[in-house]
Amino acid sequence: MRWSHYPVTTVKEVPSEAEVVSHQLMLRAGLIRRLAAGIYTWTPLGLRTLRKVETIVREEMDRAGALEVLMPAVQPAELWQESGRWEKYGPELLRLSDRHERPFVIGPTHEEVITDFARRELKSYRQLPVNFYQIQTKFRDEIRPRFGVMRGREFIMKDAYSFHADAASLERGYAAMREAYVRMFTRMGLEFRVVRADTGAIGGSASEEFQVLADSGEDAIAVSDGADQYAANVELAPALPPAAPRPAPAQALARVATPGRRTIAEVATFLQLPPARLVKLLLVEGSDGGVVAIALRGDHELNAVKAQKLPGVASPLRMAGPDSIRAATGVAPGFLGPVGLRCALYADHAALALADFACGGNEEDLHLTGVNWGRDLPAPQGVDVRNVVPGDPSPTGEGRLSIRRGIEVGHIFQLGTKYSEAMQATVLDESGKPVPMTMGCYGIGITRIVAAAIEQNHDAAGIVWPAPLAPFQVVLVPLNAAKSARVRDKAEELYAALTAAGVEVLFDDRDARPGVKFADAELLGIPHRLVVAERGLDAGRLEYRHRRAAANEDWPLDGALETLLARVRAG
RNA sequence: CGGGGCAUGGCGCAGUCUGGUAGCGCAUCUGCUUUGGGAGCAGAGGGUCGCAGGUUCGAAUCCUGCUGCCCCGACCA
Repeated sequence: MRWSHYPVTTVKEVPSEAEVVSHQLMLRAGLIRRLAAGIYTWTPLGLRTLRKVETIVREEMDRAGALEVLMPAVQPAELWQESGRWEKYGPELLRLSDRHERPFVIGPTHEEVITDFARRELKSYRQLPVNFYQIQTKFRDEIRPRFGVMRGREFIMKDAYSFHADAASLERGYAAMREAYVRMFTRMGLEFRVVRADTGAIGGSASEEFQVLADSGEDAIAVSDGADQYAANVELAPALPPAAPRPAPAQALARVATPGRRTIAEVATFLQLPPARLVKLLLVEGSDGGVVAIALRGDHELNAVKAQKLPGVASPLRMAGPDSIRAATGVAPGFLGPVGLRCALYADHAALALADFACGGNEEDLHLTGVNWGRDLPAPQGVDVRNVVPGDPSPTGEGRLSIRRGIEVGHIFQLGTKYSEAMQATVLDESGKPVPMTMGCYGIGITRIVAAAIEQNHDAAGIVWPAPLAPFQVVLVPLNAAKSARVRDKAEELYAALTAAGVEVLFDDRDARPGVKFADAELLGIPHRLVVAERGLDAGRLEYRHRRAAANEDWPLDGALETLLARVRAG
């Protein structure tokens, strides 16, 4: 491709709308252009990378035996009413009407359509298992689109759905998909982890996420250094109860005036105790309209996913407002404590393991010290409701956890019969009886992968593409070609030879100064750069540099083409 | 949806408080010079100042309403 006829417009200044580095670089390098909030056009350059991601995904899905289909983006509302999600999905589901006032949706996902397809196509257990997938545009009317294509409203997703005669077959199909996913992300050159995950709104039983590791990731994941490589989303990673039994009380209960000290940090400083010696009390809305109290160690955070699964707690989790807190305890947030509390109370295991702790006194400007469960108040039920923290033991018993940030690029679920039962997607089993098919579903955010790859692979100069995702493999940079026929001829010759060899070359034939060309080549992140200049030609040399390398290499003209081809093939 | 902010050539911004003929940098186009790390000089084009209404002799600027976008919190590939 000749740059002079390729519409790549790079930008020096960071667009003000872009917050994260991948979004900034995608705009600066001209990969995407915004049309509306969370809705983007992919430029010719950006589309090249997007297609590479798609191709790898498609190849690995095909290799795993999945069958590609293409389902409509616009779907009739009846299907969603049948599954019950017309009501449940909420405002994220974009609804519209056709000219006959018939309700439709723009598909945020395709469980309904695929299940409808499957129940029409599949009649016998003999046809199972089967796995259908598509690579297609979805629309989710996100409350807050963010970070460019990382969290767009319209995005491209690979979604796959497998149908099985029984749970054992589902397990095998799930394992095959897991393996295919590992191959895909490995091929893309991304550093990722497979983590256990909450099933969320999709439902079902087992579920794992594929997280690309990046410090800017929205998800926190707990990774064990144990031999079993346990990894889980912090949302669901279990925190084990402390192994040591609770110490015996050593202090007397005392009332301490703590005027104006509301936060854990303020109280800990005032009492000269570490936050881990404090118990904080959080009130959440109960499922019966009242409130439920949860006691946590001062240095721990409440885990919403765990909390909303507790009996009596409203799901989704909602924190109690100041009014209901006052109504339940008679005091404002900041001085709440478990002693003398009248509402339902849970305590996190770690809080329950404390002796002689400090907590709020349920009176304005009052805290208690030397508090002990069982002596000063009845010990409540111990539960796991906190986020794991670095240093916690792995739930498998092997090793310790550290916390890393990740970007969720894939998610696989064992759905079971949730949709097939709701929509009567049955096949006849060996005895001729209709049974609901057992399902799995497997998603990959194609557009998000592009952003995640940049988030993980960039430097001060711009994008540093992993070779399999780069829009071009080689950028060919003649310097001052306008003045030098030698440079021009040599560059043209190399361009023709590389193209003939099947290499994707971006030929920077613009009449621009060297600094501009170098800066643009680095911003675009093309792995291999070959410079043709008078200076080198005089010495019979070409200059090569890999995007990740710190310095140039000087190559003899003779054999330079072969050397470059070898480097390109090596990635 | 709640809270905060912004809206002025393609991009980044000043001008708004204190009303008086719309400006700067980058980008684009032309010419000359320059050519190993985002060049210099000279010139050119491009903006109903988000939309609608109002106040005023006069509105980018003041008032009212609307729309769009961005950022912070509960959701997800």
